[in-house]
Amino acid sequence: METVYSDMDSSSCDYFMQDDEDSCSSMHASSPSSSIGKPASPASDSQGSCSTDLAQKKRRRGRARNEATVHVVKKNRRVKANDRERNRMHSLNDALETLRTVLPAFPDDSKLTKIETLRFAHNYIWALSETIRIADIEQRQNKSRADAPLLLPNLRVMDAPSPGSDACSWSSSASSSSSSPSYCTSSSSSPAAQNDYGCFQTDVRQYSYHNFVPGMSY
DNA sequence: TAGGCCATCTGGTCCT
DNA sequence: AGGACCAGATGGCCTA
Repeated sequence: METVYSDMDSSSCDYFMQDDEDSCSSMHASSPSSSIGKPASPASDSQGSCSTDLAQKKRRRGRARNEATVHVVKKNRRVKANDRERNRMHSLNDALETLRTVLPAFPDDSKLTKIETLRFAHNYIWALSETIRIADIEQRQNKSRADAPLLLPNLRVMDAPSPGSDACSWSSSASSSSSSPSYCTSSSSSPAAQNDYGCFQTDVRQYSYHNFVPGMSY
């Protein structure tokens, strides 16, 4: 990062400026009317060639100055863009941090990584909506009894998956039609993801669906 | 020490 | 034109 900047600095307009200024200073230092300090071609000392030379050098100097200005402008734009990008990523991280605070966490857990947070949140939301959906189903089943208490959903999400089966498949007594979280399958090559972090029953940090359902105890 | 995670820089692309 | 967004590259830090 800083090395990049140092590279940029080394190739910055200073090079052009210095190169240009050297020739300029020599030009300015020497009297316009004399050829002192101009070792080249003492024979061709005519005013015409001298003015052509001057014009060429002025053009070169102007071009170098333009290049230097363009370079400075580009660099300033880059610096500003970097600053914006940094702020953007910071705000993204802030949002991620806010998301972490509303997810179930345990004291002995280290901070969730970004990808873990997203997958966990996805599955958490899915679990909560499943809870609502199943509770609603059960409530309708018991609607004949007006005074029936609201039953907790009869979820059995911690059923051990059979070997070779999808470790993230959920089993529920009433949720056969529901779809499992799409992020359950490990798509990342990271060990954490391969351990199905974010899937409630087999993740490396032992999160379980039970932790999401207050009052549920097994 | 390798691998994972992260912050940052950077150039490209799209949008306003 | 300038900002937002994105993905790739790079280097630092941490952990198994």
